[in-house]
Amino acid sequence: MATIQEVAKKAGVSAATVSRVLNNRNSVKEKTRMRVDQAIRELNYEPSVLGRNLRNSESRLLLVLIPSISNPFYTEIINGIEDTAIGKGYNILLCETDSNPKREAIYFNMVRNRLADGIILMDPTVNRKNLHDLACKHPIIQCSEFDENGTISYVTIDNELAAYQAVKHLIKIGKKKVALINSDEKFLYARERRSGYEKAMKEFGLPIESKWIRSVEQLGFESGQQAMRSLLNEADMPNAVFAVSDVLAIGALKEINSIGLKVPEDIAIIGFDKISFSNMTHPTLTTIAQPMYKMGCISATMIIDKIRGNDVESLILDHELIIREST
Amino acid sequence: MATIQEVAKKAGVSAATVSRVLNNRNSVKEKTRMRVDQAIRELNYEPSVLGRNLRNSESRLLLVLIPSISNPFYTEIINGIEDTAIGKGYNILLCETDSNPKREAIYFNMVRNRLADGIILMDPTVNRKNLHDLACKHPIIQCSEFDENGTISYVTIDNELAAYQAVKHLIKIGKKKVALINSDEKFLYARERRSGYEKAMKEFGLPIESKWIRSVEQLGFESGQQAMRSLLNEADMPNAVFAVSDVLAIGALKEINSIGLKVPEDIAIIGFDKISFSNMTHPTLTTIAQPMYKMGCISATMIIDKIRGNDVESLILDHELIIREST
DNA sequence: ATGAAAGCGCTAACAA
DNA sequence: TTGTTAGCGCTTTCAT
Repeated sequence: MATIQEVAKKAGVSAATVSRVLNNRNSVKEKTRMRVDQAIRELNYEPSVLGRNLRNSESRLLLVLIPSISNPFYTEIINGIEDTAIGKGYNILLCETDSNPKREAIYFNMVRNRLADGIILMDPTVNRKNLHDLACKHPIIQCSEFDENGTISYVTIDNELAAYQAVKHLIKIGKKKVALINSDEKFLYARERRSGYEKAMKEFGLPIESKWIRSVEQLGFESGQQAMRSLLNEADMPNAVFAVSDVLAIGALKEINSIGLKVPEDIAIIGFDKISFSNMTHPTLTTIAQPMYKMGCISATMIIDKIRGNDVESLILDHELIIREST
Repeated sequence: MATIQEVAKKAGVSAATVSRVLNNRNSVKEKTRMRVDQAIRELNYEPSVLGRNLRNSESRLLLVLIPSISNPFYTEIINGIEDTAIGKGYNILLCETDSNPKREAIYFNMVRNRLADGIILMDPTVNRKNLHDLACKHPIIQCSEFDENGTISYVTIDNELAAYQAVKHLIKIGKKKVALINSDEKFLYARERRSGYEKAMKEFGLPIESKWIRSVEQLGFESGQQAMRSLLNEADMPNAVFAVSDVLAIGALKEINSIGLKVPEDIAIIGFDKISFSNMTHPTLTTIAQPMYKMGCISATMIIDKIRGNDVESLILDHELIIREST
């Protein structure tokens, strides 16, 4: 790569003038500008982000931290983020953290080092102190997950209400023995959705039985299958399942199908997220739709606003119950 | 963030000595090292990647370019890349390009600017010149896709052979009317798999009928459904389908199920990739397994080798036919 | 309108 | 063993 010096030399001006041309300062004579532009083209010059950042502290790069890329839930959000960010002149770097504080720290430091201008965080809060230390000095917003007691702006949905409505729907179609397949409760959404589940059960005078509640560590189909297998082994089997993620619900569905029970007649099932695969199963899956693309767009808008020094308000978006064949 | 100067001041040494401590140079007295470490901790100091890169031209960051994160095919590869790279002290930045040359160019420039040390490219070759210009001066390797006429090292599988075996398997179970649901032929793998399909058909004296060949633009379930719907509308319907991706095969399967035909009795179907979903469908999907995790590990090893200045050889890995219920 | 010079944070060469 | 100095590529005063 050519440097600004070489361009300057070729154009017969100083580096300062080249810099002015690059940054569209208007104090450059048209003729000089032309010569510089010419030299830039001839040398195929690209300004070094490194040198520029070191001076300016701006990279126009955004970090998006997700626990795992294999969860289809994140893909739509990321599409929203990308479309919006690119439209505003920012680029996206996706960072998979595995919810590992060490890996998270590395990416946090990229912002401290001005390698990136801000972070959209979708991880659960693993290290509050580290997170808030960063948030004090650098732009960060949370998407989907957030820290209940913190001051960091976020965009999310009302998980408790959504879960409540899901379970209520199962009860309304006549199912009284509703099981819950939950995620790891390190996730706020998992705690909130359990709470919604309990609220609905209580409201209809149904008992909250720990024998009908499972918590999984991994968010894969296999986890859903395993959880369901274990539920089916209970002497007193549930006749409905609320799974906090479509992926889990699909695994559960597979397990129910494979032992010959009918969905929804024997066991009804409802998922969460409305991932595209949820419409490919047999029967198709009832689920809660989150406005994922919109969440992504809003996250991007929020973080860029914050980078520009504006205040941003947290937002809670609407969800929707999508009734399909599995209930 | 504290700077190296502040640490030096606090420890009562020069910046150079701090730098030596940071980089584990052994020419530092134990006592001095302790004082410096102490100061680093007290100030919560983190070295600036920016300053370091500018000096060293090393970032220990790897760029992974993929067309789309929503394709589960890439997730296992990325897991392999991450595990290997992190083990060797490198971090990963995921870049979604949409196969858009402009977005690709932005990420290419990050390497030119030394913001990242190298690129693992999974995109199809959209701009050969740009790609080879970059490859001349910077470490890059290709994974899965590669440029047939280029000099860039790659790791992939024998797509033509795999497709040939898939189609042969369909023919062997008595299906003579084999349809092909292919991807956009801008992808090399799509061209190779079509070629394998044709080879198998020819070998068994079967006609290659364009009415049984579909090409989709998007790699979603819906594309598979649409392609299948269109195939089912043919007066002379196929009795087997080879889809070049599990995602497409799953969409096709859904479509066949939904009009009441039986798989595999009426129509057999085989996919490609062995994504985790492919085992959740009803019936489960016969598919070709690629060693995706291994491909990721090898890609990472190759690019790091290349960064270190070593020569690396291209590699073609083995695949495997996984026979399940859909055939 | 333009150039010279300083400095962002860091490391390597050289000196002591 | 440690410090001094120069310089990576860029932008921004301050002069001219």
